[in-house]
Amino acid sequence: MESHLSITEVAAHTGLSAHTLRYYERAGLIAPVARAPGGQRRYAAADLEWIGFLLRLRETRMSIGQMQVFARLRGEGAASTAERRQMLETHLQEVEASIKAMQDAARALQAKIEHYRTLEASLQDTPKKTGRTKPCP
Amino acid sequence: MESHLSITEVAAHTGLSAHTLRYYERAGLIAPVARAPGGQRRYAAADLEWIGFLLRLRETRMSIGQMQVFARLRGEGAASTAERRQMLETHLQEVEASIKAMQDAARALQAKIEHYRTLEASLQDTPKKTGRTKPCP
DNA sequence: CTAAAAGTTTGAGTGCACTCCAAGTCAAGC
DNA sequence: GCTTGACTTGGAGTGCACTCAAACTTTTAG
Repeated sequence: MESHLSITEVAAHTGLSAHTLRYYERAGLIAPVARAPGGQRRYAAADLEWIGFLLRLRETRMSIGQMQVFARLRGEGAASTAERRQMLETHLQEVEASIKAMQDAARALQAKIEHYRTLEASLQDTPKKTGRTKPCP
Repeated sequence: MESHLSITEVAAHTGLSAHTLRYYERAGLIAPVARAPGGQRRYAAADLEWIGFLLRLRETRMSIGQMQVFARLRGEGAASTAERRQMLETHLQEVEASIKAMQDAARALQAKIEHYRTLEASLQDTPKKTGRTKPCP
């Protein structure tokens, strides 16, 4: 069930641009992809799986530099399992802290929105208390 | 209870660098700050509050460009309340989507970590099932 | 067979969010 | 008064993560 997808197909499938796929390969995030006789890239299922994982790392804001380290470790095979696990554990802790920070901030934004809502209500619905819309004499 | 903090004090208090505080002011994120007779910045409590809010926006990855728009609206006063609320609502939706995406990704990372753990256990503790550590004849 | 579309490479360019530099001014301690 | 450190400005520089350009080759449709 080998996929043999072209770069545009993989781009469409992953949401990355063909440019970015080549860039990732050049940067060592993706190991050299198999080629068709004419030299064009043919992505296998395993490549797609790995790219999917890279996207998880990217979604959680891992830097390209860190991903390069991780990809290199992966290339070293089973011997680097512990190191890779440690990297992920460290990263995951940062991610969880970051999620908490975003949640806190989101709550603050929500509060601000509520504040604006009550403000709008008192300005538009019933300009009585703060009646500063100059409808007087 | 006016604060009158120097730029270094505000930097220490907010975690932003003095460079960044000036940059934010130049960019229009922060309205021109009051000055001491000699020309040095003196931040008031209201400035700190606003900077705190900017940090919430930054934590939730609002771009500087968007913050500039928001800050400009704020400068227009109460008339822009509805527009500001709409901006925040739109932003908050994106933030919540982004949080969900990060949570999903974090779960995937957690699964990967577990996978590595079982892998390590079967490689180190009991090389029986997959005994590929060449201890044979 | 030909034309258009899609692929290849290296290297350069872009946009963002800072971050620093140089040259000068101001404030505080001795 | 003098030195040291904090502050000022405009503009230049940095690092990141792409993104594109140019020149070329290969594949595909008619």
